[in-house]
Amino acid sequence: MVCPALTRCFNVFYGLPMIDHDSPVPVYRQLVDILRGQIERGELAPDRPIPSVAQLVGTYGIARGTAVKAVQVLVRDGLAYTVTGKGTYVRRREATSET
Amino acid sequence: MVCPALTRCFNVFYGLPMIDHDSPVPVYRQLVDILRGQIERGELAPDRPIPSVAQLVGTYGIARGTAVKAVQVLVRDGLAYTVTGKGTYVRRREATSET
Amino acid sequence: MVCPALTRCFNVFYGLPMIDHDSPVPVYRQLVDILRGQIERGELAPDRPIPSVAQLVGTYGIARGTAVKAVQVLVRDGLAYTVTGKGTYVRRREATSET
Amino acid sequence: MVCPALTRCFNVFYGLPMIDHDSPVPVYRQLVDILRGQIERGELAPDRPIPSVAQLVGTYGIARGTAVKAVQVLVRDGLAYTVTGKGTYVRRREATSET
DNA sequence: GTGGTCTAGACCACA
DNA sequence: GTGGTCTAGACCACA
Repeated sequence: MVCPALTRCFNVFYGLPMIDHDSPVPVYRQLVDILRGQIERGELAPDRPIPSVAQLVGTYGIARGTAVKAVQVLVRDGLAYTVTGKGTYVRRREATSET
Repeated sequence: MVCPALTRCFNVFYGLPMIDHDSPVPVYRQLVDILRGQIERGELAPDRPIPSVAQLVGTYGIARGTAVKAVQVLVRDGLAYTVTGKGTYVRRREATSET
Repeated sequence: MVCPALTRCFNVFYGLPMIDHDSPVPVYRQLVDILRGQIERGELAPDRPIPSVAQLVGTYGIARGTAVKAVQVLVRDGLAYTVTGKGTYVRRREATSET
Repeated sequence: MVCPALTRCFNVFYGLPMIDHDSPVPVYRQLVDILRGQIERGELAPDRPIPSVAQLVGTYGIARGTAVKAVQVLVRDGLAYTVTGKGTYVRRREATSET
């Protein structure tokens, strides 16, 4: 692959992860949904880092606090875990779903 | 051209605004020059927001202090102004340039 | 006097800085006068923070816009300055007053 | 009782609810603990409003966002509920504790 | 580098 | 009036 920025751009272009500032859905909620989708589809794999707060800010053009809030929701919902000073990672799904 | 995001991406891809960490020119200086260029070419239009410090950190992969320094230089040089709670904006050029 | 909080409370109790909603003087003007008085008497010292807008709202039971207006007047009049991410502070008096 | 402000001041004076900005415990956490204590001791009664965000800001001298965060934690923990445009109230304790 | 908390203030819907 | 979200940036501990 030639260029990660280009790749990301195509993703943007094809409309997958975009923030709509005019939506009634809060921005941090939209970001939670985007990340949750990437985790569920396996684009963000278990025990691999999710984008850092700084990257989310750069990618989606949002305020830092908003990105932090979204990540905290993921952690609170058990989809990710934070390692102090290192980053936030995708939580391994429990094999114990009540299916 | 269909998509501004794509356009911007190609710019990135073709190397226009990139930081060279091996250059003797300090990184914050390089960033100032990039932003000043975007302002002068009108890519960042008067009274429109410039990227936030956090966004610059994510976009260019630089340290926070470096981005802060660059933005401070822009404000000091009268190229941008900050509105608390809103953002940092490109200053309208005075029509009184000594042309 | 043992406790600054107690002291301040007595001031409040004894009616020094109070807003009179029935006065013909606009509320924001009254607030400006209160704050200006506190600054001039040194109760709010140079380079020390003044109460935030939200705090003034809670303390005086006034509308947000009213508190904002009062603070803006103080800043415009050169009695205070705002540092983003830190607070709004009392401006040091120039030693050059036309005494 | 003569004066609510005085009353509150005595509370402050006798050290019950104070915020320690130098504590390693985050300010919003300290505020959660203060309010939780007042609820558990019945000082804030079921279906009665807790102090508004503006009041908390004025009383404790903290930023608005910090007060909002504390209140949201109370709501998330099931100790309070919010009525849009009205305020936040103490939740009636379930009689169904698993004691 | 990382996330977390804090400061300020602006804008919003709802009542 | 109420709480909620958003903007900005500052400072911190940890690695």
